[in-house]
Amino acid sequence: MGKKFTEKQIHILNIAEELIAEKGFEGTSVRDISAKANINVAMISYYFGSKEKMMYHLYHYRVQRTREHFAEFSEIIKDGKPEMQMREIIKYIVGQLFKYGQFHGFVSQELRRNENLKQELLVFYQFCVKKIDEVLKKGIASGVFTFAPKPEDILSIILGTTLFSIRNKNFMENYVRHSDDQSYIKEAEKKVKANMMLTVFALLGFVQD
Amino acid sequence: MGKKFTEKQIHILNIAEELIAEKGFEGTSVRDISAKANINVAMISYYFGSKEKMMYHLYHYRVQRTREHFAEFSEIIKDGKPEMQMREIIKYIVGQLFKYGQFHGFVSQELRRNENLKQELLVFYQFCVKKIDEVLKKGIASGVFTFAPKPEDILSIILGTTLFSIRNKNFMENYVRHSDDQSYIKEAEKKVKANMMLTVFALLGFVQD
Amino acid sequence: MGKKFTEKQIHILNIAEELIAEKGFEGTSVRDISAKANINVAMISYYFGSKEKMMYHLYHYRVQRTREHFAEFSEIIKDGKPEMQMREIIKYIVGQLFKYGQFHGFVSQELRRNENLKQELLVFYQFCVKKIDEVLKKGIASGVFTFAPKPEDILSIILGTTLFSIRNKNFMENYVRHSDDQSYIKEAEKKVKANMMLTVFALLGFVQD
Amino acid sequence: MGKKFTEKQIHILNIAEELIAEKGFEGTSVRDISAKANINVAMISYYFGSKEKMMYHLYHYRVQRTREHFAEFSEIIKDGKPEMQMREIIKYIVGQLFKYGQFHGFVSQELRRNENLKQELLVFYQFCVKKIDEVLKKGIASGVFTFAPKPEDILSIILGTTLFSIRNKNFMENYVRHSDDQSYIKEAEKKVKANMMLTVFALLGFVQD
DNA sequence: GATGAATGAGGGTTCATTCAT
DNA sequence: GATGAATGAACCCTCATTCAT
Repeated sequence: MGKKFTEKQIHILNIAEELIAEKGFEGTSVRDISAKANINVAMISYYFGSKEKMMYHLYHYRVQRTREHFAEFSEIIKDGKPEMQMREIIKYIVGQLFKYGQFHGFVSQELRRNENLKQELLVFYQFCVKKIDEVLKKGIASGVFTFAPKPEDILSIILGTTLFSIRNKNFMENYVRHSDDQSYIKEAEKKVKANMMLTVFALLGFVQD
Repeated sequence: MGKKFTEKQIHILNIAEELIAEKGFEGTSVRDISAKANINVAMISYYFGSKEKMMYHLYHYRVQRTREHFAEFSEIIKDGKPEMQMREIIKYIVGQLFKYGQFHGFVSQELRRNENLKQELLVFYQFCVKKIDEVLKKGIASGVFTFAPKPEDILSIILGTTLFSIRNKNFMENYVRHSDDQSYIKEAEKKVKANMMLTVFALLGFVQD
Repeated sequence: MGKKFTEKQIHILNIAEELIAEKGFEGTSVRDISAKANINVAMISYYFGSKEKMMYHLYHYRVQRTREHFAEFSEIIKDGKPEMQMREIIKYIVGQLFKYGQFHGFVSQELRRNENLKQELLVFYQFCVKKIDEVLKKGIASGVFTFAPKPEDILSIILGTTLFSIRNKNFMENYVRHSDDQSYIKEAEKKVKANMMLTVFALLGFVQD
Repeated sequence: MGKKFTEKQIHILNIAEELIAEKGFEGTSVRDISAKANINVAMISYYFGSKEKMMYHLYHYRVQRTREHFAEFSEIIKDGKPEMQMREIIKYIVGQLFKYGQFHGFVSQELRRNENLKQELLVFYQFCVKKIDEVLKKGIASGVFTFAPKPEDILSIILGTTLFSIRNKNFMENYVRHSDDQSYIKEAEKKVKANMMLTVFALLGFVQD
């Protein structure tokens, strides 16, 4: 269970996340944040100690929640057939990334600053690898998967491709039918999910019964 | 044909790239750059007009050269067999990304600030898509490829996965046998290339003759 | 008779004095004081109106008590022989300064800020001068003192030398045999008292009967 | 020979000294200094690195020069008769303190912050003690001095009394005939010198030939 | 009577840039 | 053409104080 924040603190974190995603950590001043959040400049220091520490809390908060969430999720699907499990995992990861896209869009930039976050993220990624590996092995054993690629390679593909699509909107939007930002996000997510399904299952040599 | 720079200007750009890759644009001061480049603080403004404009020149310079280079490259491979062409394209793209990894590592962050770069990069990506599409169609026609995934999806996978691997060194290094940074880079590049080969060809339903 | 303070207020004043003696007025924040005194930050403003006013109360409190104390003291010694009276006055003043050394150590710094304190201190000093003068005249009259230096000069010597000794511990400690801070203070006080006895009596041309 | 400063830097140091003497180090903001010195706020950091370092330079500059000056002075008087030497030393020390009174008036307050200065000042004081001791011994040997007080006690008296007089102007001015600040300083210095002459020579048991 | 959340002012410092030389 | 001194704006943070409870 993570640190508890007041509603106001969460409000600030959300605004901060938005702005940092847009302009980077150094490019975002505490004045920007306080102005947009309609609070006093001093509040960031008051609540979090410093701008830097606020950043840490922001990361920690997101990563912690993501980890917990994924743990619950993998519990839920643990009794399904391997192909269903794999399908769910792909949908889940891509979905989460799109949901918190603006966060994951800049998080890797900030890794260099924050050793703690690096570690937390690593632990999370390795948990994902483990889950993928379990499903993989089960599928191989039962014969529905005929190839056995490295689980970390599968995860790299899913994470990398999805993050790339989120970060390079102006490339992706040429291939996605959409009318506005809202619908773009939805359709882009669909496209990436379809791509990942196809790719991963091709890679696994999946054989329909 | 790009802007012509003096040797000193290129020297500054190289130092700047290095520092920005390490600490971000805002995190890198003109004093840092001038100190490391052994030039006067005023030189950046003097040569490029401003720090911001220097950034633009830096991006422009890199992207321009990459585009030219890829154009040459695709000319060279244009008469090969589709599977060979695809193999070369994958090797080429992954290789280039690893070569200029520090640049590509932060370029997406700077896209939000720089409309011009965005456009240039888009043109380049679309050129890649076109090339992939040509090879794809040729392979389908000749029967060596049995599936026809979207070319932009293939590109997304290659670019996304490679960039992810470069950016998340502390994740990747758990799966790569290496003794030092030098050897890590080499082995990581090998691993990503192998992964991409397997993946793309699986996706294409490649059938060995 | 001075202002009446509650126990809590006196507690705060004591803590404040301690901290201010150590780090100066501006160097001591109300947060420092409230933290060390285990009270709420708002209490200083609440009890005293402001930090500045608290300071005033602190000075007032000390000076007032010192004045009252000295008045009592001079009443007690008023019937002795002049040489005994002078000896007692010297011992008393030096003793008091050492006792409240941390206060007197910084009070002159704060004089510039506080007209009231300046006035109160002046009145006190002049009272001392008067007492010294009385003793002086009596001694001259009775022939035990053969010189008649200015009483204010005698006071300047006693106060100045003692305060200098308190403030320049790292100079004085080279000439004082001591094992720790506690013993240093004791020995330093002894040394200053001896010095002042010798000096003042030499100045007075004291003739033993 | 001390650090060399430009004219502008010395100008800043002088203004800073004035303000700090008046309002203390923490009570004086770099904006106060820059406003009064008619320079940009950034110049203090630019020239000295920080406000703190400026303070150090200020102290260092003054103490260094005082030490050098006193060394020269003591060379000059080294061949005189003891009573003349002692007289000159007293006049010199009191004179210097009055000359740089505003500096010496707050320096002891800042000792707690600045270990270096503490050390430099100590060395200077000990040099003074040594010189006084030499004169003392010579006088005793030649019989013009009949008592042998501790040299450090003599120095304490001279420094302490003089500093007290400078710091407690509103006390001293009651005993000094003066029309304005200028004349007050002059007369106060005279009074202190006379007092110290009398006192020290009384203490030494000086016997006119 | 007493508190903790919140405020606005001002703190020192660093920034990219300019200007006289 | 190139420099280093100097600038004003903006940075994050801490301050004493206030206000609703």
